[in-house]
Amino acid sequence: MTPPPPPRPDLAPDADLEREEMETMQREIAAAATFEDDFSFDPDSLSNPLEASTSGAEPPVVAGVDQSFLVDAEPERALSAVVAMRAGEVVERVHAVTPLEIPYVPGLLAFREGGPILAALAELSVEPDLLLFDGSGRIHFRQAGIATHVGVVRDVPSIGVAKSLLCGRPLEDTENLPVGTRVPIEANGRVDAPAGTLLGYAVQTRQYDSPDRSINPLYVSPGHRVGPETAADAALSLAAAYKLPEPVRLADAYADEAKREVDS
DNA sequence: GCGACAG
DNA sequence: ATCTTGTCGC
Repeated sequence: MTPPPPPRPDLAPDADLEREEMETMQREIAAAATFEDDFSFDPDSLSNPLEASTSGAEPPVVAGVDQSFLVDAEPERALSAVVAMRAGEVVERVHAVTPLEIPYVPGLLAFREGGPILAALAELSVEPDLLLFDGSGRIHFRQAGIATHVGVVRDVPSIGVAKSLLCGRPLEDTENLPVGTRVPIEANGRVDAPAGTLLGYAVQTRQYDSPDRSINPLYVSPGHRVGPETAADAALSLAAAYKLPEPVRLADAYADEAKREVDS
């Protein structure tokens, strides 16, 4: 057993850094990250929360994180929402509003939304065992997407769940996949990793019955202390009647709900 | 120079 | 991300 890595507040996203410095920090984040399973809870309890709870250990607390934006505010502000669940039930919801420092730049999302997210996580009273983000983890130019960045800073197991692919190459066609299917996403020339490195999976959590239309897969990747297989398993077992895993789907809805309360 | 590009 | 009604299909 390797000792768990320590929290890294020194690697917190700083929007005042130069672009080059941000990229340098992301390489440090990737180096400090663990892209394999390293957590104490039973991963099976994510799909069998009831059975796990009656068999002794407490089911893990899984928190979904998502943002909405107050565009009319001056300056523009971000609202980060966190929904914590345990055994399929919501146990806590918190959010934080902070001014946005920089615009969205592909590959540097954590420097725009990381601050708001850390502020919201600080409001959480329960200790999350696993964090799910709306965005990439290891599927990133420098293997340091927002899920990896925040996971390393807080040293909490994390997973990136993106609705579109930032970089990397699917090893097979990802059109019209059956539910439960996963297609490996490997590093390509645009990724700062050895060619062929397994970055994550395209995961089909939902699909239409008829061949008419089809739902696009989710792009799931390790954030920190979670391996690619477990990340895909978690996304599948946490998705219920919708494509997105419940924690992120509810965080998405809560972010919009809280936004309307704020700007009204 | 051209193309690609999470939210 | 966000601006937004209706509409196609099960």
